[in-house]
Amino acid sequence: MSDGRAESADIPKQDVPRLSARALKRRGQILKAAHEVFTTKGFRNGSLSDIADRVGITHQGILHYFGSKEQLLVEVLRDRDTSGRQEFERAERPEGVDFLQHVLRTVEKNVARTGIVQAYTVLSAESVTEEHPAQGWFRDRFGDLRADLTEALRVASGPGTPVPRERLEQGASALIAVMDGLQVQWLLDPDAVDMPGIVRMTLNALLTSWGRPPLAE
Amino acid sequence: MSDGRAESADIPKQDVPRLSARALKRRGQILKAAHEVFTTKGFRNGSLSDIADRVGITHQGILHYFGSKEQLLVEVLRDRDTSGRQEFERAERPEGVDFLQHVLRTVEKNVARTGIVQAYTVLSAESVTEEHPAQGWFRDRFGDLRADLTEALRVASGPGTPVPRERLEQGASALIAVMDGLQVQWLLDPDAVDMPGIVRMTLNALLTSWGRPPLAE
DNA sequence: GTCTATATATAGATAGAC
DNA sequence: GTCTATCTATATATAGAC
Repeated sequence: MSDGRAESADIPKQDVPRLSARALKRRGQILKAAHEVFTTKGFRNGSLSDIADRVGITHQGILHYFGSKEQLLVEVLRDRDTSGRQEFERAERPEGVDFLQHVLRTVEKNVARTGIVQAYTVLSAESVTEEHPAQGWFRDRFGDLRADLTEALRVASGPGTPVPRERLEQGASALIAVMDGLQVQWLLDPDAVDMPGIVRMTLNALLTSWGRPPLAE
Repeated sequence: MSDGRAESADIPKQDVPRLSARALKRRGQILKAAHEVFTTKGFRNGSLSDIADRVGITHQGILHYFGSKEQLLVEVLRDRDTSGRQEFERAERPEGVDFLQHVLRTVEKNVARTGIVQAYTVLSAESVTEEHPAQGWFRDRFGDLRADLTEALRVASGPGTPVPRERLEQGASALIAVMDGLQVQWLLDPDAVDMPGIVRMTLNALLTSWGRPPLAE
């Protein structure tokens, strides 16, 4: 359902796919609108009506597609997963220094994408509250990101005396934390915080403290 | 009203302070309960009834004291300010390395204080959403903290070729960001993240990259 | 100072018409 | 597939009794 294969060969009727195509489009519109609302207003504060308004339907229309608000959030996150993965598979997954550079470029881009940044900030923090439906998703996501960054730091720290694994893992957590934490400061006071510069400085400080050269500009 | 001087000398009647004493106690109870609720469930998701339940009154009782939910949040934050300041004035304000050590000790203590950590995390992130009543408070708070940490880093980096002011400011932002960002990761997966160790490592990495010795244990 | 009663708003969700 | 109508729950807030 979420892999976009609904329109392929083995579907019996002719008008089912035609209807499904329209339905999929609506679904996509709703997911997009829901992502916007949840990320700017938070999951609990954002309402189905807010979302429905952006699509131009009523909130009952949303429930027709997703059944419940909670389920909608789950689908929004799943959708973000799959589209992100597709992006990565298209351009092959960068490794080591390339991955670190990719992360830095993402931070640079984020300065022009207040929406995305706010989304992530609000939702991830809200997920730590009791019984939040996105808790598992964020826990997993942080786990994966730590693993990827740990590996990237290991490769990037190159040959020579290897940096202890624990240090690499701490470095990964620290980098993720700096990025996330800076977003709050930046959203509240954009002129006071140079996000890309600070992330780069922190990464280079870690490399330097491990006896490695800083990343090239 | 919020500096606790209401019971002092120049108050005419005798029974006004007596009533006020009881009222002040209730006020205190409500502020404490409100702090708990807002920080575990967020401002928008936490309800006046949640708070009232903890105090053992109805939600109308809360409104009797604070007029509105928004005003209650403002008073909760103001209260946190003044009690924090009193704490600092009692033990004189640490400077330079002492301030950095104080920050590290706070992180160590936080590992045993899930409530406080969650409170801060949820509220600060929620504050970046549109029209949030705590937005100004957090913007100011981050500004003050950046200034204090910048100064502490300047003093702590000691004599010798001074570290450029911009670097110090970036370091201050980075440290605050690491602490805040780690809290989200830690709340979602406490075993996966060594908060104090990572903050210490990051601070030392910064000092090292500036040609300074790391902080003593 | 705290309560009951109530006004008002808004939320998520269900049933059924078209 | 989308709507209207409605249910139910919950929220903030006000008025007034005690």
